[in-house]
Amino acid sequence: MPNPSHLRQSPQLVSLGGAIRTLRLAAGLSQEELAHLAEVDRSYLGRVERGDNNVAVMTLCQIARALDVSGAQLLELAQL
Amino acid sequence: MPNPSHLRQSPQLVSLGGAIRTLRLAAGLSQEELAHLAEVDRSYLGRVERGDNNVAVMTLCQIARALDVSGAQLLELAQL
DNA sequence: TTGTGACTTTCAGTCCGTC
DNA sequence: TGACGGACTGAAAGTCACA
Repeated sequence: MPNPSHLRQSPQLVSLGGAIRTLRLAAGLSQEELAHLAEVDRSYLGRVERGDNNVAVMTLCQIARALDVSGAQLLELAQL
Repeated sequence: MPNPSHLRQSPQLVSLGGAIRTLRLAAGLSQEELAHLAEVDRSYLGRVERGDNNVAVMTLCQIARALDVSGAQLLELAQL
């Protein structure tokens, strides 16, 4: 695995998390509200926003949908 | 989890796999060659192309880079 | 409202094969 | 060359309590 994840917070994951946070705040949602919409745990969503977790595509798309954007748009915002 | 993944081959993963395959063939690469470029296992890449595996974002981006596209472009091609 | 630690379960991802 | 499988390890996914 190229991303040993002992090395957490890779710049890319931090960037992705930032994009999610930006969209969430723009939508005026709390982590808890977005977590509910995306059907994930609040604390898990928090970790994703901080770049502490390497999200799977399906989960990424759930979060994207909850933010009313496509997965592609989300990655684009994160410049990935 | 909305995608129990015991129920493998969700339409989205199949679509993503198809997009990867399309780009790979367009580049004239074998699964093994792309797997080597993306630094993932050949059998794993095969499963991803068939939609049998829920890829993580970091891995997705590695594969995208190996195909000379961005992660966002890859998701866009898969309409995710 | 969010960050974090501790924990468990499920699966991503590797390595070995065969057809 | 690719489909597909078994067995394995580390990490993604999910839960809860507490600061």
